[in-house]
Amino acid sequence: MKPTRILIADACPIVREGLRSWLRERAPGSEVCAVAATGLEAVAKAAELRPDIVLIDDRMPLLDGLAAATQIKRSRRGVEILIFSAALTPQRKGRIFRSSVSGALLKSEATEELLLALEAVRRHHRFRSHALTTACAKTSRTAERTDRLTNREIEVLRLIAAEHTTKEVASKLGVSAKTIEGHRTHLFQKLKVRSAVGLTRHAIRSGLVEL
Amino acid sequence: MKPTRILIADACPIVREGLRSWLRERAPGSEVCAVAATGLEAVAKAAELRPDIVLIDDRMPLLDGLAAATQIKRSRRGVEILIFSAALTPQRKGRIFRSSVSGALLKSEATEELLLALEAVRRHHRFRSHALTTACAKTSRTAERTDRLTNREIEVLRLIAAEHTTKEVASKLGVSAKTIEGHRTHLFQKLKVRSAVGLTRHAIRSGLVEL
DNA sequence: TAAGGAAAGAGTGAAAACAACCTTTTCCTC
DNA sequence: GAGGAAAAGGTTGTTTTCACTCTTTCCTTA
Repeated sequence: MKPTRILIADACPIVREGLRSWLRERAPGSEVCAVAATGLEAVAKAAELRPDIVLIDDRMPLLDGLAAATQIKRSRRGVEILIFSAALTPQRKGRIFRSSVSGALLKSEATEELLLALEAVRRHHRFRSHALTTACAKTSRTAERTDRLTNREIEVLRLIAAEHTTKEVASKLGVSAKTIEGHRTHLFQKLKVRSAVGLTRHAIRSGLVEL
Repeated sequence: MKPTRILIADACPIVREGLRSWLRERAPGSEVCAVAATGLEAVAKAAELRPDIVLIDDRMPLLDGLAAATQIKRSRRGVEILIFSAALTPQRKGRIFRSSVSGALLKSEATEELLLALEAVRRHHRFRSHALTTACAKTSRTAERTDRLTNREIEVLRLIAAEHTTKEVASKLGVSAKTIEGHRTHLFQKLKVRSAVGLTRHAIRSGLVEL
């Protein structure tokens, strides 16, 4: 049987070379035909070498993984693309899930999952790792809860999570501190948390504030 | 000659196993005696297995790389620690540079640099990669605070950031609430924040708590 | 158009969080 | 064995948080 030819795209040489050695050990039927350090490089090498599978990190310089994957797919439909990433925002997850890439998983998952994903996409299946789907469900629940909030509550939540005191929030929004306290109490109930710490965690999780 | 025993600590199984395979190929004099997925696990395994070198990612759950390294060094001075990370803030770089860890480099550097760094620390040299020093040079002028947190402070910080009240933290740790208040005040000063919200943001950012 | 309900704003009081001091003990380093 | 850092605890007083209640406005919808 002809070996499965894989193109590895990751910004870190340590990951690229580590993965190459690891695949040689654990996936004897495969062969790493090339590696790429940027999204542009991945697109170029995919066009040139026509690998069976492109294993690509979403976080890359010049062109991110999903954009590179889309370009690669466009130039040749047969290629299977497996995106793996260290961390993904809910928005990012959604875009990848709705895209035409063959597989998606997290770097934090066990290496067995990677082997499984590679085998799945090699056979032209569609693979979305369990960790990623549950992480998505969790964040969409968060989003669900967040969009039950009023605009005013979201404003207040963002300011509280940005480490502003009640007084500061009140003066920023031009109302009395007591009003902000009312909003805050309401937020506690809606989001089922007990303190500003819980609000902060929720705001960060739902992407309302930057870390 | 006895092989150099290495402990690998990284949050991603793909990096851990890739590195293990890669070292087997490229560093025949070495032997990966264990891997760890969290900072706490790294501390425990380092104490148990007494490796020659600990290769540790700075970004890790439960305890970040530098904090874990410090604990490991404290329990046994002979061990050599090599920190590698995908990205570092200037503050973080400064803290690592001023710490007692043996070596530091970026994941984005060539794998030859990693081999070189491993060989350097194996011979008890101090290694700071060129990429890291040049990136650090422009910012290290401004003497940022070297305030390292104590183990107890880290425990308290984690519990506060997990939405526990002062009373709860006190009873969990078996001390009086007043003591926790003292730790908390101290944390405010060291981390330059004003409230539990700031502590939470800091704890999440440094991977001390899960979101 | 009248009733109902959600949202915003605001007051009171108890319970915390917080600041700014201080003391004691232990453990580690020099 | 002196000195220093970490941990634990205490005192006093101020500020903030938070639950509870209340009014007004605005937007449905029957």
